[in-house]
Amino acid sequence: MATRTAAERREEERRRYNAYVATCPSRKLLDTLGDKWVSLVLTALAGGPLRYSELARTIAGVSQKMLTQTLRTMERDGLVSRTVTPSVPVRVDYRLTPLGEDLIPLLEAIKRWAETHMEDVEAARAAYDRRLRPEP
Amino acid sequence: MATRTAAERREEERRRYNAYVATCPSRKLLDTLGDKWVSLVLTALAGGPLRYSELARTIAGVSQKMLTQTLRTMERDGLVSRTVTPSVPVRVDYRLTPLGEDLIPLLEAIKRWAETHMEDVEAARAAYDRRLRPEP
DNA sequence: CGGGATCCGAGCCGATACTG
DNA sequence: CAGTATCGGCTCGGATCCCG
Repeated sequence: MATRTAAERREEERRRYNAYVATCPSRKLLDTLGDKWVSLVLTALAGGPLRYSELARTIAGVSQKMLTQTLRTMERDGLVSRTVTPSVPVRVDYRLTPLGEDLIPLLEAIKRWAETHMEDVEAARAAYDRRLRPEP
Repeated sequence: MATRTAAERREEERRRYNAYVATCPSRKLLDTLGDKWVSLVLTALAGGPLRYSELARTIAGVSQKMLTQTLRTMERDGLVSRTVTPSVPVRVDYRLTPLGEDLIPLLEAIKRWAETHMEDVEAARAAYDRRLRPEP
């Protein structure tokens, strides 16, 4: 075991590449956007600020844990701002920052592509599956 | 326990909402794009067709399992086409379909946003973290 | 009302070994 | 060369309980 094995070198290589990819801006953006709830929160807040409970009702499928977690990350990323009003029951409002608003057009570009092309994808899937199971 | 509990109703609600969201074209697109390897394969193939091993070398960080799995899904979605040449060692080429090529401009729009704004995100993160740990 | 803390099951992913 | 099959670690996310 004088030098490293092939497996060790490959793993090292992979780690370096992954570290490199992690610095790629596009990948970072896709990581946040790919998160299931981020885009939903973004569109929900596009119409104006909302309270925590309003968000929870708008995005009915989310658990409080994931909603809170998503909002924290988005706040950390500078996409939303959080305002606490210390009334008798606490009131917390979330709104898009300018940076977050900047993301909306991009999200709409994605939406446009999806609406024009996703049925082609569906058709391709159906055709692919049919080829695998010709007739049950 | 005559009627359903509140928990049961909430879960039902959540399931319905999730099913609804699952039909949203944008979310489907974001699901595929958000996949770590899809965008990398897309950009790798944007320059022209590549063999399996060439892809594996280009995207050095991917395991064969994930590469194969990604390529299968993308083939199923009609984004790439797979051509087998039955030579002595088998040769398999992957290339973008027209649908897959259509995705490239969108990917570049994402890249542009990322390159112009992601450092703002980084700065926001740094500021956020600094606020939590003022000075060690 | 708006969370934090904890537990736990399901699925993802890498490593490894085998095949046509 | 281009995969398939299998196993095991590890993270994600939901459920639950508790707090200011």
